[in-house]
Amino acid sequence: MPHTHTRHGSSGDDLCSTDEVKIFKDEGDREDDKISSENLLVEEKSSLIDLTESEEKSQKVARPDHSPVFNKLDTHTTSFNMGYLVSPYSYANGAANGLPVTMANKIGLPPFFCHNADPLATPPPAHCGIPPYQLDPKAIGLTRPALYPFAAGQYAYPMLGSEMSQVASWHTPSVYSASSFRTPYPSSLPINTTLPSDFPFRFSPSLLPSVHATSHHVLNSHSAIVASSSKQDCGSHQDSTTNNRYPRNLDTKNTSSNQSNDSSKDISNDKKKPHIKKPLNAFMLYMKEMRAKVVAECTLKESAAINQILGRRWHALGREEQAKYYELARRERQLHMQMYPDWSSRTNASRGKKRKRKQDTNEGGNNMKKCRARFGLDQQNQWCKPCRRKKKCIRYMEAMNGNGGILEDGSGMDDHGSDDDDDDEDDDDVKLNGSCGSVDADETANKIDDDAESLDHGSMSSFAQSPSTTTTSLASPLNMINFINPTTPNPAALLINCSATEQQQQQRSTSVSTTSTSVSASSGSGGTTPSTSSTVSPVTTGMPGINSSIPGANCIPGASGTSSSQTMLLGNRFSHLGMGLSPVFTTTSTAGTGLTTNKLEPFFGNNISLNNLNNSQIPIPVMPNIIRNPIGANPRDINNPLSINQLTNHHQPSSLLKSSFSQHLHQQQQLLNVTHMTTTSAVNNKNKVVVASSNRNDATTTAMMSISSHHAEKTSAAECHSNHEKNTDHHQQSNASGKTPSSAGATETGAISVS
DNA sequence: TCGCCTTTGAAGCGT
DNA sequence: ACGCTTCAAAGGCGA
Repeated sequence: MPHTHTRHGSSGDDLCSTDEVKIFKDEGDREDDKISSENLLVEEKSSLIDLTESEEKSQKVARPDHSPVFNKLDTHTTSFNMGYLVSPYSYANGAANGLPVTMANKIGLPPFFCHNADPLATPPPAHCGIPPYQLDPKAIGLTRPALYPFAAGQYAYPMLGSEMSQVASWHTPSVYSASSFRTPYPSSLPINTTLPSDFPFRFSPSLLPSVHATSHHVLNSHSAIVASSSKQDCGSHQDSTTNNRYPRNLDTKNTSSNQSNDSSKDISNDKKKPHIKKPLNAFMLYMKEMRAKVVAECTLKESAAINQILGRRWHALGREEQAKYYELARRERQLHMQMYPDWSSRTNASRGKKRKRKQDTNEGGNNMKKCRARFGLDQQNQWCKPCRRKKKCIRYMEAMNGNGGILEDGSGMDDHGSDDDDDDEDDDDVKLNGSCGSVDADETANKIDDDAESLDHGSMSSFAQSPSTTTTSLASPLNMINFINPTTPNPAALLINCSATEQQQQQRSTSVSTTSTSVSASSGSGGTTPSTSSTVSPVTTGMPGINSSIPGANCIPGASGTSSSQTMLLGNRFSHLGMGLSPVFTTTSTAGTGLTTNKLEPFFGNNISLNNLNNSQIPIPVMPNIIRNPIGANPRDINNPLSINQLTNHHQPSSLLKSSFSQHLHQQQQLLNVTHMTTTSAVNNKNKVVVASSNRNDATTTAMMSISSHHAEKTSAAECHSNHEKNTDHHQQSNASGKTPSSAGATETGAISVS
């Protein structure tokens, strides 16, 4: 969307813009029917947001601007009627006063902000912190109950053991729990509900109410300011000058301006001038918040891997949850803009010439800047993921060299598979004429494009991008989708429980998680082969017993015998499968009987409106002709005509797909004793990778499945903006064990992955 | 020591 | 208007 935000503009008008609009716009984009009830809900929310902002504006107008913060506090106090606008964080410690954990973290006051919060139990003496701004007593005094007070039990899965609960916690919207914000910030404070929860938590204490501010904080520059020379972690440095992300602009701007009299001085000042960092966007805020949790749960330390996980989780978040972060980000930008009216991202951009030069050199040397330029629109399958996303394509050459044509994400490897299907992602520019879907579908997909991309991107695409990616993908929450399938423990879950060694193995063995539907493959030792994922495996839902039948899951990887690169490739392709509507074949088996019934459940992914979820529950005895070609399916498949169109259109799977699927199917059949999956071609669209993990016992798997289902449904509900959103959890739980991945798929996975 | 990786989003610049 | 690029956080890893 166009950027409405003008940095130098005065404040208010653009404040409302981007985030909310974007969010809801996305919603609208995703859903074909904008008039759907879900949208109505969204619109309502949106209107609320607008209203909130309008209130803010009006208040600003009414009140002289003593300080942005002041206004913000005040306005937010009144404006935070919206649950998701307000940070609904319920602060576990329940301290009456305190800063939001995140804020505390930013503030970085060790003495006061102890993780234990004991010190904070009693607000520091007023003298400890003299906020530059007068705080509105109202803001301080008001207490706001958590808007999303998820009871502990809400995400507590009774059926789950502690272990599973932990897993479940993955999906627990951190936003709604105090812990979520607290985790990343060990030094978190008790969060003061009295403060506007939305208050920009990254800002320097000086901006905060006096409650916890200390004198040195007051003097501190904003946390955003860091030594230009080094990449300092604002949180890590307790130094008075670097504690806070955003130092007071007075410190930076004024000092710099005073110092700069001549050009030489300016130069030197530029170097000395504290580096004002960009305000964090919603995702960054989310990452900061959730990183620690992910690290703790997954025992992963590598940020790249964690970020992948977080990216998927981000997509898995409900819109409302995301909206919260968007709101926070918006406020940060707002505050940042107020603090540094003259600041521009360009300022920082000028600093980072190195990287650009480097890229330039690469690009210049290889002239590989864009895949589009290189391959043209006709060969989108050759494009790397970033290019598909219409972003930079830096590593293309490397990937190509390494893989011999395999794109970095591997998703692009249509060579192996499909022709066209794969990517339509970019269909913005070109509509694929392939078998993939109708033009209409493409158009529809295009509408959804951004959203879908992001979803896919977060959810699936990353799998094959790089080894590391693959590795992380295992751990990614996205894989949680796999839980839907009792047989496939979520890699993430595996990682959670796995020892480091196990994790490494897991990482090595890339499991492809396709969409929610199920993909999976993972062998503890062997890498999972894409082929495995490629094959369609019936989704087994709610059948814990299936697990036992699939001990051989491990064999899957080996069976295909595909190269690692291929594996990656396939994995990506499959990752896409989940996107968009796709029939989900649910295999219901009676424990011990070995009988299985295949049920086609349309997976709605983002396009829930297209289908009635209730209908999806209806078992379909015969394998539908509806086929999606999984191969080359990009995670962003939502855009992919395959995702939606294929559901409605019958496609002839490519021979390659057929073969791969047949092979995979065959394997799956053997493993699962599923007799009904005979028509490979029919299945092409939806692959479900059944992940079998030797690591988990059936009970665990079952539990995981329940969780995933639960989460998925919840997510889907969120995306659908269904009014039932709140109820889904319960419903899900009841259903989770049951069977219908469809809803689950529709959700998080769905959106992200789906089944 | 520095840059990369990896994610999403925001913003600026260029076409 | 669109596309491309950079930067924001984070910490391990490699050069």
